[in-house]
Amino acid sequence: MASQSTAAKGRRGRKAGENAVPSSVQVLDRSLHLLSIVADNDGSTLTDLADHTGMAPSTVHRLLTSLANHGMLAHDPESGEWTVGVRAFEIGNAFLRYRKLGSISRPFLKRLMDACGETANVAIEDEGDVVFISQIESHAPMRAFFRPGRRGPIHASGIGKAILSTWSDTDIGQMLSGKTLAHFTAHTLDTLPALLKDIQQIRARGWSIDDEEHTLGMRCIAAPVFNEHGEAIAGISISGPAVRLPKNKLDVFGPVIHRTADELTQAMGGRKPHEL
Amino acid sequence: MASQSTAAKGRRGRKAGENAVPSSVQVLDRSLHLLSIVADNDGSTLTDLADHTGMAPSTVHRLLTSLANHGMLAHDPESGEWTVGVRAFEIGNAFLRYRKLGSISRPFLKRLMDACGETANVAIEDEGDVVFISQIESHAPMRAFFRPGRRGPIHASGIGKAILSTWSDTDIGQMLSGKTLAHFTAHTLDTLPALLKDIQQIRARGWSIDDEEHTLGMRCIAAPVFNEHGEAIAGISISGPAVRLPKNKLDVFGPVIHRTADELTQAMGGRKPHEL
DNA sequence: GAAATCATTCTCATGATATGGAAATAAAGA
DNA sequence: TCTTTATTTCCATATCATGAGAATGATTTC
Repeated sequence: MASQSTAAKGRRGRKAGENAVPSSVQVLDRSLHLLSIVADNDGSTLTDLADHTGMAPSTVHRLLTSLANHGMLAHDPESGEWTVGVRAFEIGNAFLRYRKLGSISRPFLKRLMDACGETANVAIEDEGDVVFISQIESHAPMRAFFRPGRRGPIHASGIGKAILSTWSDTDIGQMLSGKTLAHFTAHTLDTLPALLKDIQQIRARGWSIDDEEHTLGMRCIAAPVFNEHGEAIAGISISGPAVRLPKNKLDVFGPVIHRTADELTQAMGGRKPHEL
Repeated sequence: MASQSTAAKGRRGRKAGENAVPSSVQVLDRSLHLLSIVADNDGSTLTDLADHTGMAPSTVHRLLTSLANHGMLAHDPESGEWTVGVRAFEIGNAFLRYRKLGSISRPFLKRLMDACGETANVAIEDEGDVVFISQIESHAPMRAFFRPGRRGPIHASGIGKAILSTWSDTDIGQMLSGKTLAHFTAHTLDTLPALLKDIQQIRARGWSIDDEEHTLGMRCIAAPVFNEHGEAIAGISISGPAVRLPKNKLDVFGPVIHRTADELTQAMGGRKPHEL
């Protein structure tokens, strides 16, 4: 063992190794590092891992076996490959259960509100509606407000259209077939062609605009948030009086919201569609 | 502090606890045990965990912190709760990537759901259980739902029986020996002969029916998916309220699911048993 | 507002326990 | 067949995790 001579070694002198994660339990660090490598490479062999980490093969083997005993890894004796196990899947999925969109999104909404000065919202899609989950209100005296749990029309809301934009035209048509596209204001896109045309733009741009389509005098900018399957399950938006959100502001805030949505996607363990 | 019951607590007794998983690295055993508890309980506090495991709080805290540093756990300072972290989710999902099932099956499930109007599922077999991997929910207001990662009884689920039907009677007997076939409803096939008789039919038909055998009012239709060795590693199904799946519908949807399962098998580079 | 409870962060002596060299097996080449 | 390479098991050694203890801060309870 490379003894780092002299005294310098702080009580818990962590190996000089590559592992940047600060921590305190060596076996765990090493094991989880192995687990990560296996997960990221869709399987590895003992020697690969030993080489990769610089640990003794016997040590690596012991750790792998132990992880496997807990179902975190699986071992194919044929190929000698170690792969991620079911238990890891089960445990990982517990994440979804208390990944409350509400709580995770909160800091992101706060940042959005600070950056834009307008009320920020999260909403999900459910059975053809948009359901508002949570919001952070702007400090302005005149501001948008949606009560959590409130439903809104998917075709006439920034978040709704952002979500729709991730679907194919035929899927959109199917979802909306049967329903009539309710008319709210002179701006409402209440025909399928009009809606699809707007959605075309949203796809290209990455974020949607609700230009007084639901409420006169109110504009929204929104972008979609994806789940682990690359499906848009939610969206975030800012909304405020049209007078405070003129064209040039839209162009500035749009990308901000788009970026924030992507960050939220990541924070929730989701991924954008095309990747992978 | 006064150690409860003097010596009773085996000093470093290899395992004081209930944990039956054999292994060789103590820290790992303990840490993964903690991880499991957290995952199974939707979050726990330090004292809970210390009490539960009999470990010293300082030890538990050290392990939790270490796990958290790797993103396997997350900690909410507000509530003091420890919950499963994103990294665990990411790693767990590598399981699916490896088995390719998750992503490959998705479009097939979508098609099934569109064709039948009922929730479509994929699940794999693991240690005598069925583990649900992914699903596409029907749009109907009343619909079946299985959380990914959830385990179910192999003998009382459509997918479970579909998989069993590809095994020989002796293999089935062997797998189920020791276990008692849990009883869920009046329809549950909770004796081996009854189960084998049903499986006989499934073999002939190519698809299985779960006729309210697990949950009253719920029916499923399922068919097996094979790997490259011709072994059934998974199954797909649709599930919905019995009222929407009467006998005649079963006869219509059964073949659809059977065919879709075969296509999925092919898409994954698998093959049905007898060929070759 | 004091007491009680709980979480977090230190330190440290102890020895249980993870470690890696080496040897035994197994598998793959040649 | 004999090498070479990969995996697995063993075991003596000292590294490293452990848990008591104590101090602090944050809440909650009475």
